[in-house]
Amino acid sequence: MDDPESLNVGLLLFIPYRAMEARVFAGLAAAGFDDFTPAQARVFQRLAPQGSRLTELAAQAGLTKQTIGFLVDQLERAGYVERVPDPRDGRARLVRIAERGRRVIPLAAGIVAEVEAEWTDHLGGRRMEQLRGILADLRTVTDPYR
Amino acid sequence: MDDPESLNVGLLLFIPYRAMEARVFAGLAAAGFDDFTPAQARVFQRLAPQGSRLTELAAQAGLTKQTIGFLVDQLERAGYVERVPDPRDGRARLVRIAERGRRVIPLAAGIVAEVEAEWTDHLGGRRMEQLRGILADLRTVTDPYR
DNA sequence: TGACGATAGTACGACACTCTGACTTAATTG
DNA sequence: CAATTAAGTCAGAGTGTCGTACTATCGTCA
Repeated sequence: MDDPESLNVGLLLFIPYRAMEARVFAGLAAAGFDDFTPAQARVFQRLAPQGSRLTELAAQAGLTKQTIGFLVDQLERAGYVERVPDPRDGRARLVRIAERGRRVIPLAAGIVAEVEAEWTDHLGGRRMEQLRGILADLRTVTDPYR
Repeated sequence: MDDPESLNVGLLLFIPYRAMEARVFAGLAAAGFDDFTPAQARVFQRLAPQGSRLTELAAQAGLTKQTIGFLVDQLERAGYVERVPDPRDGRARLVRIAERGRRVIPLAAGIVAEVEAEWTDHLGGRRMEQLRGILADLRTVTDPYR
């Protein structure tokens, strides 16, 4: 577990993921969005434009409804999302991106683009594209939801 | 954030990482090692064969000394690791893999190999090797420690 | 050689995250 | 319409993570 080449692919995936996440959060915090946690972001990121149901988010994220509810509560309190009734089901509510949340998106996207550009610099454009393609493909067998 | 192709690389990395982790933990739990958590594993995985210092582990994992201490406490209580004095520094102690921990390693490695084999089946051997190579390369710019 | 700043680790308290189990309300189905 | 299923909430517990503050030891240099 110590020889760099022997690291399993799982850990190798985790290292850059973590680096990306840390960069994004540092950037958001620097821009005043300092009440945004990684766990919240993982939910926020999966929000459909027309809004998503709690149960749906839970399934996608691989977490329980309660956990998602807890995270959405925080996002709502901070003004990043809002809950509106689902017109198609009286039991359900749709979680939608709210005004403050909309302002985060371009900022986060900018930081992501910046990090991706650094990675492209290091790897070269061809290998960066290969990485993206392979990961998208891998998703079809590792992401239980689409 | 909804079109599959538009997912940022960070999230694309996270999805298979999470899938791998879930598989390993399910496998370990099924074999009776049900008191092994992901957080513990991330520490355990980085343990050098001759033992590692807490501070060193903290830096590598990007966590604080206290957090690592807390996780090592649990690993120690469960018999996976042991702490021995560092002969070269009276302040330090080395965290080493203990007997029970040694039994986990081949089991976990087997599950990892199984998952990797499935991924190779899906991606093809050539692209799996590309993935591994690219990730190892990416590590040099995203892992602050080696 | 001994005082002082740096380093390894621990203790404590706070908060974030996640789960299980039990519940309420609304939809669906026979 | 009764029974079952599905969406979401409430309450409680355990884990993971951090910041601050502390002790013990090390290394250095005057």
